[in-house]
Amino acid sequence: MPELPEVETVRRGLERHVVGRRIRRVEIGRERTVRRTSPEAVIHGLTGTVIEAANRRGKYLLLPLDSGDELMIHLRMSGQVLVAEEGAPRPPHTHVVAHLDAGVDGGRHELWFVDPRTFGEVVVFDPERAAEQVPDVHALGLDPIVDDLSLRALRGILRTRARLLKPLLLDQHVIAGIGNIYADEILHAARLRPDRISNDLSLTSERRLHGAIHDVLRAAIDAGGSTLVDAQYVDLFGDGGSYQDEHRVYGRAGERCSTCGVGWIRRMVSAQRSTHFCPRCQR
DNA sequence: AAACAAACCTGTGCGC
DNA sequence: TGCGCACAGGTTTGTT
Repeated sequence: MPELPEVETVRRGLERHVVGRRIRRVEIGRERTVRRTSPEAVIHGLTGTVIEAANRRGKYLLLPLDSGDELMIHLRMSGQVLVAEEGAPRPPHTHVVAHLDAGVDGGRHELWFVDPRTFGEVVVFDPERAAEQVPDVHALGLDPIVDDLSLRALRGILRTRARLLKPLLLDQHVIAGIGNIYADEILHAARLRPDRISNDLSLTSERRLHGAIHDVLRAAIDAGGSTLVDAQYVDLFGDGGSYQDEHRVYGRAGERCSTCGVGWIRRMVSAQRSTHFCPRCQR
């Protein structure tokens, strides 16, 4: 569910409300959430530490601790990170609870990791051994926002091999953070079909794709991300984003294209994912 | 090397 | 109303 703009929104909330706080106590309600290590490793790794920063790389949240370790959180399909008052009733599927010390306002809070589908993960790792302990994080490609993906870098990526654009945009080893919604929205904004071949684009098309990646992700971050009807994605305080109102193709199969006003949005399957595009705008 | 297929889970919406 | 199926924002692993 959450892609770069949603994870970035959560990151900003953590930066503002959680960084600088000490974790007093940790509860693990479901072992699967901490399966990469163990409940003991996460409890021991977090208890008594201060969260020093809130970083993001692709869809991964990375929170350095004053112990020298780092907390990694991945939301996968249905994970949520929420801040609540101490003792507040917990929603179903609350798998990890971190009790924080009092903030500047003296309020006591809990940090919750909630995740119905249990694909999400919470890990404490040693950043010096990231390659072994979190190989997926270590293998991440360029983050369009954090690394300020340049046109030159993107052209290198596109021309190195012949790849379908949709699977290429979804490949976290190449570009980190774009998921199914934003891949479709980016390709529509770039006026390129999802099944175009990456090393067969004109310079004009490459420029459009570069511009679209930045424009769509920036606008989505500014809107606080996309919250679909099931409201699975919400920010730290349970509020949804509004970028779903700006979607031009995602989830709009059968509707007339709002950009050209002529084409009809089609749905196909690419990279085993539901893929939406306007056959008239996108070529 | 890249694309495909299946797997990991739970919840929801739809057709019958 | 109830049942069964399809489908969902992600990533990994194994197979073509």
